[in-house]
Amino acid sequence: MTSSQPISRTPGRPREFEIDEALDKAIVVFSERGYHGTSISDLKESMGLAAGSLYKAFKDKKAIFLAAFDRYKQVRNGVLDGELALGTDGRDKVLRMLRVYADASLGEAGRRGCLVVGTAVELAAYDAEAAERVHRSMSRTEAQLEALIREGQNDGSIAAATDPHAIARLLLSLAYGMRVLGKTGPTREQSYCVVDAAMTLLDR
Amino acid sequence: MTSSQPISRTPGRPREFEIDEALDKAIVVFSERGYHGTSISDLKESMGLAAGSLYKAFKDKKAIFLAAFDRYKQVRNGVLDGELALGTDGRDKVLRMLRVYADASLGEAGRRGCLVVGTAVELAAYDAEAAERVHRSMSRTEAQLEALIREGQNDGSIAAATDPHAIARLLLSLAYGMRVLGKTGPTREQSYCVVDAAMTLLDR
DNA sequence: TCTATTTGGGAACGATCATTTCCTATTTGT
DNA sequence: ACAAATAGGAAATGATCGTTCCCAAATAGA
Repeated sequence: MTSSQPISRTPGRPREFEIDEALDKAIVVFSERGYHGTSISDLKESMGLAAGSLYKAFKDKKAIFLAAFDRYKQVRNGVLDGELALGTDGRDKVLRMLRVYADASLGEAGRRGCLVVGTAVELAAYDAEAAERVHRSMSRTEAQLEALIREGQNDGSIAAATDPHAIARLLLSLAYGMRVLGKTGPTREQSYCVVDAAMTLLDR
Repeated sequence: MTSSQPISRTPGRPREFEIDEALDKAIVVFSERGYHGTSISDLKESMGLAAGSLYKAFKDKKAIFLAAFDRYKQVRNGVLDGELALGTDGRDKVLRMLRVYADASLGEAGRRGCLVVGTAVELAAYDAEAAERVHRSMSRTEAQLEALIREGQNDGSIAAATDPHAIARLLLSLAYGMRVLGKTGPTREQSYCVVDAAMTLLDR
């Protein structure tokens, strides 16, 4: 049974699909075909909706894309936070974070690609709205990495000589680079050895 | 004066533009707008050609794109080889190679982006021809990095303990990651500190 | 000079694009 | 029960897409 809270509904016929479920399907198509490579027909098919329904739920194609981007970030941040919560110290959290990116670069998900990287590459150069979201997302991830490095230095798991700013930036590049290489279908060993080698940067 | 060799010409009206010059202009548009984001109208305008001329020189839009990709690789390989020729030892050559990627990630060229990365992200997932070129290009660059690391180990400029395979793969990820970050307009300091930090991986 | 061949350039083509319109169905509030 | 409001869905819309066609211009060979 669904929630039986007698919440006062808005008038009119209720929507028959879940926005987030529809966006999850849009994410798949946008990720593997890009913004311009995805037509409204593609979205209708993958989201299982007619054009009318799409345009009642979203202003236009770009609004669908931006909503999918936001949903993607929400889902990925959830995965990342869940993994970080398992970390024992700063170093272990950095390792777990890199592994999240390495794992996302493998197999079908790897070939599908990262929506942040895809948006940066395809749209950021001339679409201000897309560029702002990309920049926000990347800055946040960079700051998160830097904070984890400082945490590791405080708990002794990461060498004090490590430059948190420079290494965070390096690991950020590495993460997006892995997502690019993921498009060509790397093996698990190829992705993981990169992570292991990068971790030696925290030793001293 | 141009070459005055009395080479026997092919019959018919001679082409009035240089293919490579036209492709150099196509590279700019394809790099910053992507394949699907670039229309034939965009190409006509940027290349200064009419539709008829375009379709006499190239089979279709995809052929223009692939020719631009090949031309891009040729030009970038030229830049890279020129820089590597100045290197004093293996370590210096690795540094110069990373700097080529770091420099390409800055300013206007950085925002424009890398055609290899762009093709990987936008097309590789569902276009076999594009995927093959991307894979070829990336494998070549990875092998080049690995060879330079081995060269450095032989001449003593890179620690013997370094794993050439793993570090080459890491530096490859880093290079493409820098090209992604270049889309958001990093400062020179941001790009260079990543390169400097990565070079410490070769110390031991 | 004539023929064959190729290019330049613009008009024209059908296909597909994103979007809107219109009608029916389903809900809320009175 | 009825009006107002919103969603579902198919058909229609105008714009733009990639591509072809056509004709004048320019070359090589005979």
